[in-house]
Amino acid sequence: MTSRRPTMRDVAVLAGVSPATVSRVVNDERYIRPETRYAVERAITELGFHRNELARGLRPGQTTETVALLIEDPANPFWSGVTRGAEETARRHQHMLVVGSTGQRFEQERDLLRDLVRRRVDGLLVTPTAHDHVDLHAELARWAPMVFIDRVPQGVPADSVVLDNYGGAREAVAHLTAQGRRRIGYIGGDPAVFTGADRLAGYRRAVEDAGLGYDPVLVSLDNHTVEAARAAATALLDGPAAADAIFADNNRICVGVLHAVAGRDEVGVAGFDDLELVDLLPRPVPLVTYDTVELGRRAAELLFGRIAGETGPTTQVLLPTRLVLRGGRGR
Amino acid sequence: MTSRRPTMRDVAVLAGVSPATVSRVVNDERYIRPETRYAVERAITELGFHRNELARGLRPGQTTETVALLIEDPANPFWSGVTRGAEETARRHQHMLVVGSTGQRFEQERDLLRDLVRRRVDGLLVTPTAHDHVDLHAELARWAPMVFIDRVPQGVPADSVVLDNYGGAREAVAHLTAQGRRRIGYIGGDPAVFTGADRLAGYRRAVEDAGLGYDPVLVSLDNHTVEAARAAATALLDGPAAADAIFADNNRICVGVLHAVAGRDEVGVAGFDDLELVDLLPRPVPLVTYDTVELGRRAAELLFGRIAGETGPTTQVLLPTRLVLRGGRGR
DNA sequence: ACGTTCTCTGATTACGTTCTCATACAGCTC
DNA sequence: GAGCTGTATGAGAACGTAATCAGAGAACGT
Repeated sequence: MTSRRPTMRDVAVLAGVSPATVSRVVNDERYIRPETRYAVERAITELGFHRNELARGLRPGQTTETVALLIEDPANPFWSGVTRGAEETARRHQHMLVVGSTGQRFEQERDLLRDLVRRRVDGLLVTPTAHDHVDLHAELARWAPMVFIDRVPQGVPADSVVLDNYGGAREAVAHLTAQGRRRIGYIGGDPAVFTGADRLAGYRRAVEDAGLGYDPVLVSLDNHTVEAARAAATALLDGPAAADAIFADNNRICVGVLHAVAGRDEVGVAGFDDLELVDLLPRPVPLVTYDTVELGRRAAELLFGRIAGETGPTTQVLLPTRLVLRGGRGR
Repeated sequence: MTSRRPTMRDVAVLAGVSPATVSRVVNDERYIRPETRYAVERAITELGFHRNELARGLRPGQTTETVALLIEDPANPFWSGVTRGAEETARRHQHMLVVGSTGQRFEQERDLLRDLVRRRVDGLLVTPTAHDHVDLHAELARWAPMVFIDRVPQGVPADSVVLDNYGGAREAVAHLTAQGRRRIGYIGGDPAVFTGADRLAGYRRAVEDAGLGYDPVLVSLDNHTVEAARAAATALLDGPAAADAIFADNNRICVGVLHAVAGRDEVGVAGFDDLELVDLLPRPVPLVTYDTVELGRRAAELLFGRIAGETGPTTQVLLPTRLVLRGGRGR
C-alpha cells in the first residue's frame, strides 16, 4: 500500500534535471525556465511527491512550524475551548498544534515536555501539574519558549495567562450578599489546585466585605464528583452550618448543588463556570463566565511573540470574568 | 535566551568520545564500558542535550511517532471527546497527536492533510468535510494510513468509525410513538451533512413503523441556532402541523426546543446527543447518547493496526447509541 | 570586440543522527 | 600460539533537503 516515498532525486531523474532545480521549483524561486518548471511539476504530480519537512527542518536555523499545547483533559469543555483558541491562532501563524494531555500527573507532563523538546517544537503552551519539581520548566524553557496557562509555577520567568479566579468568585458571592444572604456556603474541589485557592480567597473577601465574617464551617472542600457536591450541599443546608446560599467552585460541583437545592427556592445558588441549560431552571443562578477560547488565543499570541524574538519582560495576563444571571425563566 | 542546541558531536567532544558512542549511550545499546557511559551521561546533563528527533526520523524506515486528528471544532463536546479518545490511544502507542480543525471548510482540510503528509505523520484520523473532490483522500492515503471518523467519503477504501445515527434516531422516535404520540415533529440542522440525513431516515422509519405515515409538514431543516430551533418548534406546535411531540436532531436544537416547550408538559420531547442539566427539568426527556471518547479510541486503534502493517479488508465500525431517559426529577 | 549583468542550472556540502564496517584487545579453546 | 568469540570504540557513509559556489550562455552597453 504505502510504497517508498519519492524524493527530490526521484523527481529530478524523471524530469531530467538536478535535485537542486527541483528544490528551486518547490520553493518557487526565481530564475527557472518555464519549460523546466513545467517538467518538474509534471514529475511531482506523476510521482505524488511531497517534500519531506523533517529533512527541511534539519537545516540550521529552520523551524518545525509546530507548537505544542499541554492540557489536563481534552474532553473537558474548559480545555477544549483553550485548545480551539490555540489551534486557531497556531494556524493563523502557519503552525501545527500538537496536543498532549497530562491528566494532572507530573510524570506524564515531564515525559511529554521532554519529548516535545526532542521533536524541536517552536514553542510550548503548558498547564503545569501540581508538583514541586521547580527545575523542570526552567530547564526546558532554555530550548523552547514557554507560556503557562491557567496556573503559574513559581520561580520560572515565563509569560502566563490566567483567569481572574479571585475577582470572579468575589463578584458572584457579592451578588449573593447583596440579596441579603447571610450564611453563604462554599463547595470546592481539590484545594491544592491553584485556581481553587484563588476562588476561595475571593469568596472570603466578598463575605468579609459584607461584614459577615469568614466561618470555616460553611466551607466544604475536596468534593470531586457531582454526587459528593450534592451531599456536601445538603449537609451545609440542613446541618448546623445552616447555610442560606451556596457558591459552587466549578461547573461539576454546581450541578451537584443544583440537584441538592431542587425545589427549595429560598436557597440562593451561584457558581463558577457556565452551564448551558441553567436557562431552563425556574431558579435564577448567577454564574461566573469567561472566554476559554480567548484564553488559548491570548496564550498562543504571547508564545508567537516570543517565537518571533520578543525579549521584553515576562507578561502576566489576567483574563477578566463576567457575572451572568441565568435561569429564572428570564432568558 | 534559547542558545544553539547541543548536538551529539558537542556531547562527544565534552565526554572525549566519538559521536557514535554517544548515540550508543542514548539508545542504550550493549557493549559500552560503564565509565564511558557515565562520562557521556555527565556530558549530556551538563549541556542539557536533547536528541533531535527530526534527524533521527530522517533515517530510512524510521517513523515520526506522530498521528494526526482532523476534526471540525475542538471546542465542541462531541469532537473534544473524540480528541481525548484519540490522544489517549496515541499515547498508549507512544505517539504524539497533532490536532487540526477543518471548520467544515474543504480548502482547510486539504491544506492540513497535505501539510501532515509532508511532515510524515504515521497516520491520519480524518473527519472529511462535505465536498465532491473524490481524489484527495485516495491520493493521500497512498502515503499514510487513514481512518475516517463520523463521516465516510464515497470511493475511498479506508477504515471508518461512525455512530449509529439511524438506529439511535429510530429508537428515540419509537419511544415517542410508544407513548401514543401521533404527530411527531423533526427539527434538524444542515441536511447536507451525513449524520443529519441518517437521523432523518431513522425518524422516518420509526414514524412509519408506528403506522403514522411520513408528513413533510412536520419536518423542519436548516436550523443552525438555538433561537432558530426554538422558533421552528413553536411553529410546528402551534401552526397547522399540530405536532404533539418533537425530536431534536442535535443538542443545540434540543436546547431550543426545550425553551419552546417550557411549561407545556403535554408535549413530548426527545433528542440526539446528551445534555447534562436535563436531569433537573420537570419533564422527562429521552436522549440518544453515545460514547465519543470511545469513537476516538476505536478509530485510533484501527489506525494503529494499519500502522502496524495490517492489510486485511477495510473495517466499518458502527458505534451503538443508547437511549437514556433524563429529567422528570427521576434521578 | 570586450566586459558586465542577468538568467538559468548543476555540483557539492552541511544539517544531526544511526548504521555499517573496521579495528583492537581480552579471554577462550584446541 | 593460532584461531576464535565477545566486548568496546571509531571512521565514514547515508537519510532528504537547501544553501553556497561555480559556470555557462544570453543580452546589454561601451
